[in-house]
This record gives sequence, C-alpha cells and structure tokens, in this order.
Amino acid sequence: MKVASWNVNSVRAREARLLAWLARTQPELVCLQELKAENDVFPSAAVEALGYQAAVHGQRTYNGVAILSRAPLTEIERGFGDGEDDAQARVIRARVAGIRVFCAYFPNGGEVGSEKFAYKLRWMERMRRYLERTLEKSESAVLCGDFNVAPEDRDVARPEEWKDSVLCHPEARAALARIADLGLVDTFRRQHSEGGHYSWWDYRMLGFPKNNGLRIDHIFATEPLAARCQSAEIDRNERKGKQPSDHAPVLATFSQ
DNA sequence: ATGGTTGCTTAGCAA
Repeated sequence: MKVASWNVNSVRAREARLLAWLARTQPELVCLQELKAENDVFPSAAVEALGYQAAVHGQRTYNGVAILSRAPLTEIERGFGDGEDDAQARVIRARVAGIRVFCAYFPNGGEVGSEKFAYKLRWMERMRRYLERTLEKSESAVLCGDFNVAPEDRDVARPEEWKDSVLCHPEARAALARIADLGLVDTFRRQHSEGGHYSWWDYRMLGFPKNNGLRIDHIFATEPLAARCQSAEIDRNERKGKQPSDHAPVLATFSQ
C-alpha cells in the first residue's frame, strides 16, 4: 500500500499537476494540504475519474485539507471536534482498509515571538490532545501532512541559516516530539539515517536551485503499521518544471 | 536587516 502526503499550495493552481501525478504515481492513499479552496471547488469528479474517493475539508483562501483513497473512506471527521473555536480547516481524518488516517496542515508560525508562532504552539498541543483522544497506538494509523517542523538539523540543508526560524525552533521541535511520543514513528527517518533529503524549498531566493531545503512534510505511523513500512521517499522531481508547488510529495509504502 | 516568489484576491496577507 503506497501512501503519500503533499502540500499542493492551491488545488486549483495545481490541478493539472495533481491529476498527472496521481495517474503516474498510483498511490492508494493521498493526504493533501493547503487546498486554498472551498469544498465545492475541489476537483472531486476528476479524481473520481482516476479511481479515488475524496473527503475534503476546504476553506476559502487559506488552509484546506483532503484525503484521497482508492478503497472506501469511512468515519470521516473534519476538524478537532473538541467544541473549541475551529475556524481554520487544518485537520481531517477517516478510516480506510482498517487504517486510521489523519491528514494535518500544521500552522507555519510566521516569525518566532509573533502571535502566529504562539498560535502554532497552542495548535500543536491541541493536536496532541486530539490524537491522545482518537489515536490508538496499538492499531494501524498514519498521521500525514505538512508539519511545518524540521525534526532535527539533519533535516535542514543549512541549519545555521534556519536555526532561528519557526520551522526549526526548539519549542516547535519539542511540541512535535510530544506528538511522536503518543506512539508515532517518522517512516522516512526509520528508512534513511542520512541528511540531504528535503520536502520544501522556498520559492524565494532560488531555494530549490540552491537546494536550500527542509524536511517538514511527514508520514508518521503507529508501530504496527511502521513495522510494515518497506520504503519511504520524497518525490523531488515533482518540485521541478513549470508551476510546481513549493512542497514535494512524500511517500511511504507498506506491505499488504 | 531585509529581500526574494507564488497564490488568492484585487493591495495586502500568508507562506
């Protein structure tokens, strides 16, 4: 079973690339982030024509997440469902083929010290509590998404340049570690110990040509599923060419 | 220190 996660940075701007990539890559399960579109704008018919069911939690202008699956999606839940204010569409979950699937778009955080960064840290703690309620680590589950956190310096091309950013801040890394402590394994990191693998490059300052990247998109899995992980990769080629997203898709393949 | 680019929405914000 091939699982993918991709921040498409607008599903409308990326529709042609998304459809071509689905047809070429043939993942069974795909988590998408940053749709920047309402549910009725999502190209549901086009992905259905390629054999995918879509569960969409869209939003105008910002955010927006979706789960695509070849097998039927059940138990679809949008948002945290904790009764608190949930204005930003950043989380959707579902069950597919006995696997609990969480798709998340973590807040970027703007600048360290800003209100946006405080929101990011609060959101990550809220995410941890949400997973604590809904995730059973003895079962098969994946948490896929744009985490907006590079877990370690080996996930950063130029650690010195990024050390004070919201993507590498110690508090963001600690918040991520508390989420992982619920029983989630970074599938890519279990397969590859070396650095030099990134999933996002800034459009600005020739980020991609200079390979000034960070690994901030992840597929985390509970141990029963992580034990079945056969390979993990980043589709760096999808960052090339005309009108790419600033993120590359990340993938993990599981036996059965 | 600030800039650089892309996308949404239409001058400014978010990333």
